[in-house]
This record gives sequence, C-alpha cells and structure tokens, in this order.
Amino acid sequence: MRSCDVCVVRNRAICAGLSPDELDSLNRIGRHRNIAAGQALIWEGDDALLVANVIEGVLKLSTGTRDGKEQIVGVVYPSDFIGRPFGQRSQHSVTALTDAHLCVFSRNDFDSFAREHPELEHKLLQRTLDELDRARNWMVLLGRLSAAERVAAFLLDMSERLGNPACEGNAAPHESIELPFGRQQIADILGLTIETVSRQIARFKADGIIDAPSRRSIHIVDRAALTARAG
Amino acid sequence: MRSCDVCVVRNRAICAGLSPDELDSLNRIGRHRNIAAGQALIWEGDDALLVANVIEGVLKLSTGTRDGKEQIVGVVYPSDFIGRPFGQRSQHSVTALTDAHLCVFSRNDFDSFAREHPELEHKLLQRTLDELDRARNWMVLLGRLSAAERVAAFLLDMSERLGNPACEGNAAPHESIELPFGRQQIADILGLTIETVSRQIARFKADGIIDAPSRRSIHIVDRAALTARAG
DNA sequence: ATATATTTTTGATCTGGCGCAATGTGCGCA
DNA sequence: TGCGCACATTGCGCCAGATCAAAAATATAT
Repeated sequence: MRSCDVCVVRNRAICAGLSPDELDSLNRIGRHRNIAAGQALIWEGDDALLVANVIEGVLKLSTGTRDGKEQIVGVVYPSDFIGRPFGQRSQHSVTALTDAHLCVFSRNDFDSFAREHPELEHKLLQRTLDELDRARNWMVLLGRLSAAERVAAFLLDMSERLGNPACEGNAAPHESIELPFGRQQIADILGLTIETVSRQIARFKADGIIDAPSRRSIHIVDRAALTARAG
Repeated sequence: MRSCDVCVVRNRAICAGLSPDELDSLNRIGRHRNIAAGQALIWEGDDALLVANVIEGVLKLSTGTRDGKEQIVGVVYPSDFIGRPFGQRSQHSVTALTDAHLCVFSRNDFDSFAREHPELEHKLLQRTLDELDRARNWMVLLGRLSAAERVAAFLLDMSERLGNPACEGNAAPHESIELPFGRQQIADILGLTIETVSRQIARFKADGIIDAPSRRSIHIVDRAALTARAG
C-alpha cells in the first residue's frame, strides 16, 4: 500500500492526528481500491465486512423499497468515511457515482484498531454526529417541504459542498456547480420523481434564478431568491 | 445527586461499564432534573449547552419549518442519550412528551469527561451509529412510502420499542401498545397530516388488522397483515 | 354533574406532484 | 456526418393526500 504521507485527504480524513507509528499500523491493515462509476461497493443487507475512507470520487448510500423505488440516504465525498463499524449488517448499499478511489479496511481489523486508538474513535464520533445532524435536517426536507423548496434547498446545499472541491480551505459557497448526479439521482435524494425535479429546475431557470448551461452544471444567478424559495 | 448505584438505567445507558471511581466523577458533574410533559429542554438553534441521559419518560427531537409546520426527527426513551456533544449549536428542539426524569450535564463538562474516558466515547459512538441507521431508514419512509405504509411501519416500530418498557430483557414485540403520542405527533413523525393519520388508523381498524380501544392505545390483531401493508 | 376546552374523527373539495407517453437533446461511436 | 442510445424535458390526466369545515369524542375545570 502506498504511504499515507502522500494521501491527498490525509489532513481531513479520520486518520488526521494519528502519530507516524499509528499511521504505519493502520497502513498495514488497509489497501487501496478503485471503483468505476456505477459500481457497488456494499449491498443493502450484506454483512458489514468492510469500511473505507474516500480518497477521491463521490458515492451514494441508498436503500430500495419493495416495489422498486429508491431513496438515497447519504452522499459521500473525499475524506468522508464509509461503512458501519461495530455492527453486523449494512442497512444500505454504497455505490460509486463517479470513478472513485478508496482506502479500504476489513471491518474487523478496523474495529480492533479503532478500539485501541481513542483519538481515531473520537474523530469518527464527531463525523458520525455531524452525519446524524445532516440526516435529521434532511428528514425535515423529506417530510415537510414542497417540491420547489426541496430542489432549491438541494441546489444551495450542493453549492456549499461542491463549490471548489480541490481547494479545501474554501468554505465560501460557489455559484457554479458541477453536479455528480443525474436527474434521477436528484429525484432519489429528494424523494420526488424525475419529472418533478426537471420541472422545478425549468421553472427556476425561467424565473432567472438559476442557469443550467448543460445537463449536470448549474449556475446560481440569484442566490437570495433561491434561498427564499428553499423555505 | 443521588448515586448512580440505584439508577434504573444504570446498565443500559452510556455510563454502563464505567468503574466505580469513574462513575463517581461523572456523578459529580451531573445533576438530576424533572421535566413536565410538554416542556422543552433545548430549543432549536440554541447554543448546545447541555447533554443528558434519559432516566424516565419519552422526549421528541423536532424542527419547525418557516411556515409553522413541524417534523419530529427523533424520539428518545429511557437510557437514551440527549444532546450534541462536541458541537456548538443544537439543530433541533428537545421536548418532553411525558413527564420525564433526566440526568443532565453541562456540555463542556461532559465533553472533557468523555475525552478522558474512551470507554464512554465508544458507547456514545455505538449509540450514534445506531441512531444514524435509524434516521436513514426513516428517510426512506419519508421519501418513498405511501401514507398507509408509513402508518403501518410506525405501528410495527412502536410495538418493538414500547412492548413492555419495564422489562428490559424483553426483545420480543408486544401486541398491545400504549403510545406516548397524540395523533398530531404521529403526523409530525410520519410527515403527514393529522387527518390522514386518523383515516389510515380507521381503515386498519375497519379491516380488522388493529384495534384502537382508546386514544393512545393500539392492539395489533393481525401482525402479518400489518407487516404486509408496511411495504 | 355540567360546562368548556381539547383532540380526534368524518365529510367534502381541491391541488401538487405522480404516472404515462411523446418529444427533445446531447453524446459516443461507426 | 449521421446513427443510435441514454437521459432529460414537456404535456396531460388523474389520484393520494392536503386543506377546509363541521361534528363527535374525550378530557378538564367549575
């Protein structure tokens, strides 16, 4: 395995703050893995056999309903953590949306390592608490917002998260977004149909609030108006 | 503060597994507090100043939308943990649904204590991971299930969680449930209106799947049928 | 008990978003 | 350059669930 020294997410992932020695041990139990866009890493209901850090790429966490519908319950970016430590079953699938590069561990190995390194568990706890807050805010969107409000909130959220992914210090939202999602996936995130998403985007465009120069790119023209429509 | 020795949730809460010495230190930074049904402990957007263990009672975590609607994003039972350690702001309100009895800590005190006691942080991590799984399953319900499916899934979930709250060893679901919620609160959990909830329950009753002898009690007559309707 | 407030149920109507089908658009590839 | 495919948009009718209104059931106070 390539050394963590050169890892691009080294300072943002949960491994940040580990000593060189600790990093070395972690290095020994992990391995790199590439996943092509569209490929699944973990299936819903599988035994939770592995966990991973995302080095590059975007992945979705999703669950299907009996009647074939899908709900995306999480989106994972570089430096984020994937998987369910200290648990037996994975509740949802993990699928790459873009080509992705991961640092993968067997869950058992990772669990033992984590239990011996409180600093790592602490980082993981903070991340999990953040994810929980995020999931709960998302529940409000799914339970109570209109289609227009959902799409507006989604675009604003994306502009914060994808603004300029290369530049890590950049907390300021960006007006030009290159989405890693197709329309169907946006629908699966927002609990809507593809048609409804399409219509809402068309309306925002017609109202001069956004521009959508190509399929996956969005330009926010009037952020204030978009915010107003997000509820 | 009363000693942890006599605490009824002593073996289920995150304090389980602490040594007598550690328990003693924790004891010193916490205090007991009673909350009457309907009273709020934490408001949405507040500084996250305190965390707590639930000793007795049921509480809701909720967020309001600009236009006055509410979404309940979590329900907390005895032995569960409340609050947002290692964070500045509380994203949602915490309100007692029944009279409740808590073991409260200032967040700062708790944070420091937790950082010095990896075993405690580990318990907290496991709990948070469980809550995250639960929240994500709930997102599927909110995003993709019909009203009938939501109500059915809700009743089944309640039968698992409330079966016989006094008897902790009891993992088996119970057919008779005493809900700590009114109809409006069920609606706020499921992302529906009170009328829709009422109608779905009326239909299940008419179909002989459940019985609702009083406002807040439900008896599951045909669990298989209810499961089938939960999607 | 009786009166009043609160919650729930039921009924009638309306509508936002769904489902289907047709059309449009961009992209890879021969 | 044009063909074929996947994805996206648009139009249209419909229905699940929201909204509005009222009655009924239950709880609380006098």
